[in-house]
Amino acid sequence: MGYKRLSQQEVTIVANPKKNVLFERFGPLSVVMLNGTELSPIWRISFVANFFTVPIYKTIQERFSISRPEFVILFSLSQQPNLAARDICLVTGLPKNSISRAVSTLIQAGYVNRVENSANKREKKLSLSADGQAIVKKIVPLLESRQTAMYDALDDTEKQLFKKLITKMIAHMPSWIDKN
Amino acid sequence: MGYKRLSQQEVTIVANPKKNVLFERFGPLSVVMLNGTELSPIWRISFVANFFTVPIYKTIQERFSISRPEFVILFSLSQQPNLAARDICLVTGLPKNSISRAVSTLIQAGYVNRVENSANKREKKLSLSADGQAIVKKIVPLLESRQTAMYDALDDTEKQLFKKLITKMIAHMPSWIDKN
DNA sequence: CACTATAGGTTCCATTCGGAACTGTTGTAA
DNA sequence: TTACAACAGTTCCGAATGGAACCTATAGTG
Repeated sequence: MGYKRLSQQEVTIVANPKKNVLFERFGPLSVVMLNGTELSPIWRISFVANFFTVPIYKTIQERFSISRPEFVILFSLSQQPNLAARDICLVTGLPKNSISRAVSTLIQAGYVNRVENSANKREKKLSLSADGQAIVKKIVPLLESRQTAMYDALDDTEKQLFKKLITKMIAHMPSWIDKN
Repeated sequence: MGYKRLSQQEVTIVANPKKNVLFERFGPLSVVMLNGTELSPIWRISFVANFFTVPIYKTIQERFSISRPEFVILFSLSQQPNLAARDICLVTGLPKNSISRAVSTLIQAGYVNRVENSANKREKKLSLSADGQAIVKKIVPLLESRQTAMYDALDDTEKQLFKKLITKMIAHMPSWIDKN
């Protein structure tokens, strides 16, 4: 039935596809793609990232009229004030023109302040206004509760473990990120 | 210095920021965003997914003139033939018009065949041509070697563990995915 | 049987996105 | 000091994206 790639261990999950929650929610392909392929590790990671973020950013857009890159900027500044746009580019991988536009929108909306750095007149330091801080405080709980729901599939030990493992992968990223 | 949110355990990593690979590669924000915030779990996952996929799909585009949604379709069909476009939408979360366009492009390029399903004349079954199979065989190793490099930050036990944990999260997705 | 609702796909169009060129600033090397 | 490369940000413009309307086929209902 197309599931012959599945290992012994995983077969139990799909013994009765009709009762499998994945199958029901994401269709026949999901079982194969997430378990049976040579790319399933990265596929799983992307799958979670995608289905976590896309819907929640859509509701954030609807409720607060704040786009994904805009929120990323707001949240970054809430964690560390006086950043340059460049700092945000680096950690998000977004192109600098996207950040530039989003910052302009945020300034216009009154969420962000931008001041030229007198020590280096090329760059401009960004920070949150009071309104900016307020809206971050409103939006973060949305993401947080969704994250809690996802992460609570794991018990405390497993959470610690997961954190350790993904941190390890991230720490090793510089060794492969530029290779292609 | 803006790192006060870090727990005891993590402080070791950033004891000397200048020697931290993350800091060097992704800037000052990366250390905070990936460790010190209430959203760091999902942030980490998105971070890995993003920095894994964006560059490699860019090179795939350059070398093979195949876009990300196009490759997703090709790979899906290589794993399970005779899919409908809808099946691919479900598992990828991509809107159906994106899939429709990509399929048309792939047919034009000679990688995919599309035949009307006589049992249900609404849907059309997709499958790979010989050329399609050939190009998948060329592209997959690129992704695979990148994945190996990423995943090899973990030893075998850790890989198994990581797989178990993320599978667990995925299995629980239906309980939170629609909430927002 | 009608008659409506839903499903799979395609097309249309406004918005977003990102590469590339441009402006102004700083570092550097002759 | 004077060229020249690198850097931070912005602007421009073609290409990709995704929501919504649309078309046809099937499913469901009285």
